[in-house]
Amino acid sequence: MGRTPCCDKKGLKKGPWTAEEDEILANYINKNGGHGSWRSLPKITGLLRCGKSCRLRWTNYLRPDIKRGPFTPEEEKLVIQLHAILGNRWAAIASQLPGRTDNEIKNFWNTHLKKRLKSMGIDPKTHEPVASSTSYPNHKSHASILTRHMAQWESARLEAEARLSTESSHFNNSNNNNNNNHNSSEKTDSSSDYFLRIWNSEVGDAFRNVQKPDTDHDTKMSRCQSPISAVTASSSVKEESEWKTDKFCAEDVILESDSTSSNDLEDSSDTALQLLFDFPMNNDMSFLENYFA
DNA sequence: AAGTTATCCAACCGCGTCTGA
DNA sequence: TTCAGACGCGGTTGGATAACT
Repeated sequence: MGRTPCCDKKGLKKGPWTAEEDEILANYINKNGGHGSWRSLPKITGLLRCGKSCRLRWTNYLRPDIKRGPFTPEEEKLVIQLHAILGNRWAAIASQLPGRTDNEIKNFWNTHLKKRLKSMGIDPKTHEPVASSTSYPNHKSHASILTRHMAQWESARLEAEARLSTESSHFNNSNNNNNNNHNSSEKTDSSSDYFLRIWNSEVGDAFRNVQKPDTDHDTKMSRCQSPISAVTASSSVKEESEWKTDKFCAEDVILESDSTSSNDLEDSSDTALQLLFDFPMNNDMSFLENYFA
């Protein structure tokens, strides 16, 4: 007994959507304040599409909050940085770029960014320099940088948690006295905890969870893990040898394609790695604020 | 102008995960 | 706990268009 098909394919339309179909779908969702059951939606609306097709059309095209137009340099940079951390988890990446769909990011990656990284001598799968994928003479210094960076993340997390805790108790205390405090507390909360939101998202997971090396991605992720809890517990940075990796596994790239020099891989990888590690730490995560608005 | 190749991206497909009975 | 239905995700395809010869 095989899996039941997602929809009865007989009599169902495939291919590009017409303006009329778009209108029917959008009107239905807007009127009902949501899509409800995707499977029953086509029957209710009379659309000759399967629910899956409707869902895709809505999420990738009709949704009102979709941002159109070319990716900004900031978005490009974020996509590359997140891809280095998350791999091909397009939905997770898309969740950090409001208005961009997973499909759009995936397409953008496959048609633009992948090529650009390749032309820079960087393997788009591993984010490592192609020429030095098996041995990396300077890996010790990279691991060191990575260690430092992980410690920075952890430190920032702890501070954010502490700050949130303080604010929370402060809010609870004052809330009884003054209910009008609500707005200001909300504001404080939203401005201070975006780091925690990153940390508690899949980005944070990717940094801290030890995963089984089942797949390329998992392998990469497990290589990326730092023993952050241990770092915190012992208040000291672990030796590089204790890391699961002997290679760095996340780096940024210089996005201006005309500024690249693919004949200097060592240099570019150093620069690339440094750029990622230059992710504004020091608790200044405001550069990400826009992405969590 | 016509034919060919490259590029882009919307849409499809199959599988994994989630959820509720 | 099991199972089936529904949903969501990531890989892939194919049509439209642009660029090139």
